[in-house]
Amino acid sequence: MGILRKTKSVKSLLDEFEKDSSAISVTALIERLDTEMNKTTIYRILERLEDDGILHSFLGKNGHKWYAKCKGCSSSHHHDVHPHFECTECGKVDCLTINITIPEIPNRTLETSQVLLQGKCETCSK
Amino acid sequence: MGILRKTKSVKSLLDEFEKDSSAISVTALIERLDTEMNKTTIYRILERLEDDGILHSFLGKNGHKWYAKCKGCSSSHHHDVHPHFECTECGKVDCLTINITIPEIPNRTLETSQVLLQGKCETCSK
DNA sequence: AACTTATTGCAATTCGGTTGCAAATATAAG
DNA sequence: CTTATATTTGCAACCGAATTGCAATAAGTT
Repeated sequence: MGILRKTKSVKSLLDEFEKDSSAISVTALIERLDTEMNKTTIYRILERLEDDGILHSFLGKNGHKWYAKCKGCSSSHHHDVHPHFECTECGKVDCLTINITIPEIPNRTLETSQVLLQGKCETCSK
Repeated sequence: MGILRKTKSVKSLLDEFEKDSSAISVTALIERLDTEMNKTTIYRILERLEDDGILHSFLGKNGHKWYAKCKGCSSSHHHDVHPHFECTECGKVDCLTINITIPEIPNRTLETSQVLLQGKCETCSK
């Protein structure tokens, strides 16, 4: 698995994450790159980039998929314990660098956890 | 807003949550109540029950909607700080009674938070 | 019982995401 | 540089969860 070929499309997609430090929704990417590549291609490249541990994905409030550049996540141990913050005013979504501690739960084996926070972001809460 | 009339359909739906203490996905409800009512009706009643604070909803791992009976949640202060646990083996989803503490985040105003945990449930982790 | 208003059923629609397959292209081999 | 081969892409069709408009139906009121 993982990225094998550095195609023009892969580069364009990575560029988007380079110039935008926040998370980006798939639909936003499809709109932005409309003239450059097909939406199917976008879905597939994002999937490969996630397999490679270059991006990580999560679902926003409405259940739609978002991607962001990985910082601390390795591709093997990909547990996304950091929360994502979605602004209810401007719609921007960020990866927070804080870590949420999930307590041990009796008789259950925890594998992954997702924390989605919502509220006003730094710009909108001023 | 909120439930106004106690129709047959509303009662059937509430029955489902009465006999099943775990959360139920909308698609499961549509299958179960296929002969009794239309799926549109199911969506609409669930929405009204949530407005009334009788049920609360959240999204599972795949982004599909789940509902569960409210215990601690009032309809005014509906912040769902309790986590939901989705079993990767049997698919069952439960509301956990533990509370996850979300720390204050500088310069941001937190409104709601959703915590979705995944792993093996009590039955499947034995 | 008659009336008013909420509720329901149905069919069509929306939209995010996926799939199959043929054409295009990156990379390796000669 | 050219050929071979395996990956990647585009396209069009498809899937399934969720929503919408509207006419028909059923609750609750008087």
